[in-house]
Amino acid sequence: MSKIRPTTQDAIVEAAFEVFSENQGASLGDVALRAGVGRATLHRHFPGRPELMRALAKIALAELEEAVEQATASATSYEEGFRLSLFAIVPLANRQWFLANEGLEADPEIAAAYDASLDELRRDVTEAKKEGAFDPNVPTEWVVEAYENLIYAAWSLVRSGEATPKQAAELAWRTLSQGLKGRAE
Amino acid sequence: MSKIRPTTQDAIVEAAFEVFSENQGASLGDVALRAGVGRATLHRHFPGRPELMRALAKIALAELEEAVEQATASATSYEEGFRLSLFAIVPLANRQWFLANEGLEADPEIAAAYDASLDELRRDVTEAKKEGAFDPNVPTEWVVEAYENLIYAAWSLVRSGEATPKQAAELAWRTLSQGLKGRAE
DNA sequence: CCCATATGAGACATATCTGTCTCATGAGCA
DNA sequence: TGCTCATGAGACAGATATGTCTCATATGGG
Repeated sequence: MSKIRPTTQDAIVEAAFEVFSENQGASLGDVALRAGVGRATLHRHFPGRPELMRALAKIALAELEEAVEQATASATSYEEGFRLSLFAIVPLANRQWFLANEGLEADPEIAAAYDASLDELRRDVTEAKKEGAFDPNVPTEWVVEAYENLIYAAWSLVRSGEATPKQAAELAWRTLSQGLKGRAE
Repeated sequence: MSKIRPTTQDAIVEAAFEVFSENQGASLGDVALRAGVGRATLHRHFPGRPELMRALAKIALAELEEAVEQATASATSYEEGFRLSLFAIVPLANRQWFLANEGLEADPEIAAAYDASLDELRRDVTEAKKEGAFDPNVPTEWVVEAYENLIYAAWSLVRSGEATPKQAAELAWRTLSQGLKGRAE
């Protein structure tokens, strides 16, 4: 049937994440070139640009959820969960960046899934505040923004070759946890 | 001579910052529309897209430098200088974002000026470390990344209406200074 | 009033991107 | 060997962005 060799599709997806994280407005030709694939082949797997974007968003959401779920499985507190999640997400930061920056409001299903993941993040922040991991006086929305942007900062550091993913994640975690820790202890 | 009414040019520039911060790949037609100006008029002021980008970059650099200079004039320490600069930059974050995200490597002069401003930031971080404002064990490059990305986080908070620029800058400063403060006191 | 000039509207050619189609090739399999 | 199918290469048309040009208008100064 549709026994398409999965390696080609995977190559396109990975190339797309790379290319779009370097240049949002890249053409499908650029993606095909990076994937080492003909432009027509790209269209055989993904009819058009919207379909490719949609597929990337779904993959990004799934990979991030998987990474976080696996990371938090062994966590004994919300604070530790955040720390482990951050380490898991830094290597996948171009996925996170894609979700945050590529206009996906157009697709209701994707937008809803992304909103849901943000809501879960907000809930976890609230719980972590109760634990004392974050200062309750800091708005939850700021914790979320700082979390996401420090992940991006860590990724930038890794990309420039200044640090390993583990080192960068450590720095990001230190900045977030120490920066937003409750002052009264 | 070239007595072009400055308001038109200013309107184009301001519209361009707005439009491009919302959508990197926006067309010149979008910019002209936002500026309330004919597309041909835009081309009269800026021959083409590269020239417009170059002009925006130069303006962004000048405005940021001006804001930082003014903010740090009254500072009595590097730490206070960082704090005041951050408050001054948050309202101009779309300029900072433009410089960081729009491909300006193509223009040697702009790239050099941007690199120079980053170098100055790195030097100031080094001095602030000596003051004890930042942990000397934290790589300077991480301080720079965290600084820029927390500014962006603050801007996002402001954009979503969750906070005023002052509130967001306060949160960003708290996160940065407390998060990277030397541990041994 | 008269003229210079900045502007808006729109026509126009060009370039790039996009999506479809056709055809030849080559690898895997019976 | 012969068949199937994914692929690469390239032609093609349509859409959009870009840059130039022309013409009519209006505003402001002399």
